[in-house]
Amino acid sequence: MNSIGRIPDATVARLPLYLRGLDAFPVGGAATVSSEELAALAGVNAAKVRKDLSYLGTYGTRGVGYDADFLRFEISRALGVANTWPIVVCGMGNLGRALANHSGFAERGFPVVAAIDTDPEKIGVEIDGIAVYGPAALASVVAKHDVAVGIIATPPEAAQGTADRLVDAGITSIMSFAPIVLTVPDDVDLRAVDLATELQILGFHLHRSRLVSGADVSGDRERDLLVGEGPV
Amino acid sequence: MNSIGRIPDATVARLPLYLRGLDAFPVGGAATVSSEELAALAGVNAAKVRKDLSYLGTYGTRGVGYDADFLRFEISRALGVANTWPIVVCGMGNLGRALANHSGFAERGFPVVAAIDTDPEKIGVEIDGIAVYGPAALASVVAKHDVAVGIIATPPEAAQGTADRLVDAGITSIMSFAPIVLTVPDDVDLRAVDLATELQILGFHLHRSRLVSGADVSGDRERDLLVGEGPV
DNA sequence: TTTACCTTGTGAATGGGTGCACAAGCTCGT
DNA sequence: ACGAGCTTGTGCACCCATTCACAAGGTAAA
Repeated sequence: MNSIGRIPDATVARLPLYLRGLDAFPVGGAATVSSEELAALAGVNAAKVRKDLSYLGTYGTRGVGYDADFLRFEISRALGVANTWPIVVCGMGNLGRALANHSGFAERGFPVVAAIDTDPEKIGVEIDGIAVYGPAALASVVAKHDVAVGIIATPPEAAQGTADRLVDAGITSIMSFAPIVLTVPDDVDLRAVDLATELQILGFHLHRSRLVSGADVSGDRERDLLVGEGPV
Repeated sequence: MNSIGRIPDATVARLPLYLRGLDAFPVGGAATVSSEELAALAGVNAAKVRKDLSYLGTYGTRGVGYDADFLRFEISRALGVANTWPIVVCGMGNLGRALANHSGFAERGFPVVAAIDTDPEKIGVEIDGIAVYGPAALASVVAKHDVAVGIIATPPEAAQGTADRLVDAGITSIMSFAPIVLTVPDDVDLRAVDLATELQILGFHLHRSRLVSGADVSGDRERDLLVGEGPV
């Protein structure tokens, strides 16, 4: 694929990993990377690396590998990393505060420029250097700072309302940590991260492996534990 | 699929969503749910719901739907939600503290029973009701509280060492927020959540959509911005 | 120049997941 | 008792992604 054709979603999801892997090479170091090395750095396999990079129209040199600097440039360009996308964090609870302070965001081109909360105690003050506004100020904050991404870290019951307000303010990219399904227009890009769900997936495998090793293969114990809410 | 055969990964990843969706129905309410309703509650499509549930050997009633309580029971059993899996949080920075306080974990059967940090100021004290220990105490903490899951919220450079210590302590399920590739034995279940990577995926689509709407289709601006680290 | 060696780029096979479409089967009203 | 109406369960076709395997193409040493 020589031209700039469509890039598969799975590939897009891996490009940031490659970029991260390239951090191992100093900028301007004129180093070369083989697909094998990059695969190890990104935690994937080499064939996948080569196919992914081929979608970018990026060409390495056969027998040698890829020029690390040029590769960084190409991936950055594809991802639009050259741009800076300001973020607004909605909900300054435990998680919101942690996200607003997360240094990894600004480093990767996503500075947190403002926060929103409904608590009158927090509105108007600065928390860790981030100005906190009330929900009513959202539209003006977005316009003023050219905000491109909204993060939802509110309690679940406030999440849909927050999403609606973000959309009204013109935001088209939302990352939500609320454990509910959000409804947004088709042209809005929504990524939902549910940490408890992730843990439950871990729990599934844990459960399976303990079942075979334990004496409790019949499932009696779990039946006992659940009987309260079990079938009639 | 009537028996307890293998459940596809994609299905396992959705089971927690169904369980979450069932929260809309009171326990013991004797309500029935159709695949269509559950699909809406979980944000997926109805055919997928039916196929997923068929892997559990769960049977609904044709013409009626699924019994909400029984379904909750079946999914809980498959996920092993009846069990409680104690967690240890490693790294009590911004993110670690937020995770340790996240009420959604304990509610879903993952109580945070202890935290680990290297900062002498923090070791031995309680932060938000969570006892903080030094890295040396990890093995005894794991043994004492029967810890099943380790969360890595340390700085990237400490992450691999932390993972190694967790594995040594007998932990086989790890959730990592560190933006690096971790190496663990095959029998250890590792889920990596990189928040900056998630944002960069959002950024990719933003970038694409702005390119077509803006005057800047040629990519000149981004070339300018990147020229410092561009190719020779 | 020629040969040995290395790594990319990619056709093709494979596998997993998704979603349609419909038969099977249950309930309820008549 | 029977038919209308609804919802499940699933065979099947399709699509996307992964992985293999190898030809194409480059380097470097003799």
